[in-house]
Amino acid sequence: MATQPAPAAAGHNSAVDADDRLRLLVERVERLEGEKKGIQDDIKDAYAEGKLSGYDVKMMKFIVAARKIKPDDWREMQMLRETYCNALGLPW
Amino acid sequence: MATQPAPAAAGHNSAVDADDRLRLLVERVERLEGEKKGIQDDIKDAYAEGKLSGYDVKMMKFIVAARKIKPDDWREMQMLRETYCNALGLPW
Amino acid sequence: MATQPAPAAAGHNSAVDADDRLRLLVERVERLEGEKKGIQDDIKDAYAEGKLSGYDVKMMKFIVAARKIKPDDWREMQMLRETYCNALGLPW
Amino acid sequence: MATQPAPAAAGHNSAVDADDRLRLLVERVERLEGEKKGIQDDIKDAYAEGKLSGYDVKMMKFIVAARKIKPDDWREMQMLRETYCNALGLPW
DNA sequence: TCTGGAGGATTAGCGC
DNA sequence: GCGCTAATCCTCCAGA
Repeated sequence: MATQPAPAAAGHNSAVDADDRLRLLVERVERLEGEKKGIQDDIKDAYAEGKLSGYDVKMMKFIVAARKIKPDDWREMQMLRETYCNALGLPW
Repeated sequence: MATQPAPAAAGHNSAVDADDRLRLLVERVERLEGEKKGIQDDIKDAYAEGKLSGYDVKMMKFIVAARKIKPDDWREMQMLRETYCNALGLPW
Repeated sequence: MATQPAPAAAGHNSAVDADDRLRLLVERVERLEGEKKGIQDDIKDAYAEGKLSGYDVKMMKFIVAARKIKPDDWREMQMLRETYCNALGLPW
Repeated sequence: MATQPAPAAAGHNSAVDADDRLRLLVERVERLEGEKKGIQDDIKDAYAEGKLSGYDVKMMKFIVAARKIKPDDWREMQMLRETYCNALGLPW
């Protein structure tokens, strides 16, 4: 399994301190996860509003995704695709 | 791909207004996604710190997940597990 | 939780029969997973051989992925991307 | 994208040979991926049959996963879990 | 209910 | 050899 042994208190502290440390960590993660869920809901709201304005959700997501790809990369992808497909005698 | 055509501007506005509306929406989503990524990184940091303190990341994640489950549900799940494990003669 | 009750033997059979049924199912899955792992290893081998022949693994994977996209879909994606990016005054 | 340029044919062969080699490789991968998909579908079918027999899919998957773990490792994991849960006062 | 997409967990490849 | 990063695989959930 190769998991660590139960954490001995780092240094001279007692087990209680170590437990508190763990608890703090866990609660911090839980708080962050809560914030994350809030953001996710906001994103969902944004798409919902867009939908009410007549936009297609799928399309909006496509735009957001497409804007993440740098145009140079896009061109290169296209060229590579064509180059290799030609080289392989693509059936298209 | 089967995505819908671009939406005509809802109502009486011009195409420019519709574009602005779409732009605003997209930028809003992008901003929110950025915030979300920040939170995700924070969560990663939290686990990384825990690891440095000697905790096992897998176990921390288990704790966080377990705390989300109601005790009754947990008990029921445990019982089911035992039933299935016994049925197959698993040693636990 | 909403999980099913432990499976009573279907019909008139004994619990042992039900257990055998479960065991058979599990062993079947395990066998299939073994076969699947074999295939995965074969794929890995194929890429490894390609690498030894001087091909770039990433590139080979790109080709395999690209060939899965129908050219019509590819064209449509590209058109959509350009259309919407123009509409949004893309910085490119 | 930062992928390498197309490989020159290794050794003295012509570009056509290199293309053939690449084609063979790609088609081999595609064939293997097809077989793999078939196996995956078979696995899905197995679980679906189990469900029809009254078994809980989640539990079947748990069984399959559990059987992969050596008893000693399982014990160690259980102990670790208890340690962590006790540290945080989880009721199990 | 069922399918597609997002998220998380695992694993392979790589550098130290 | 181990830890890290990145890609893959699988699960879960929202949406149709």
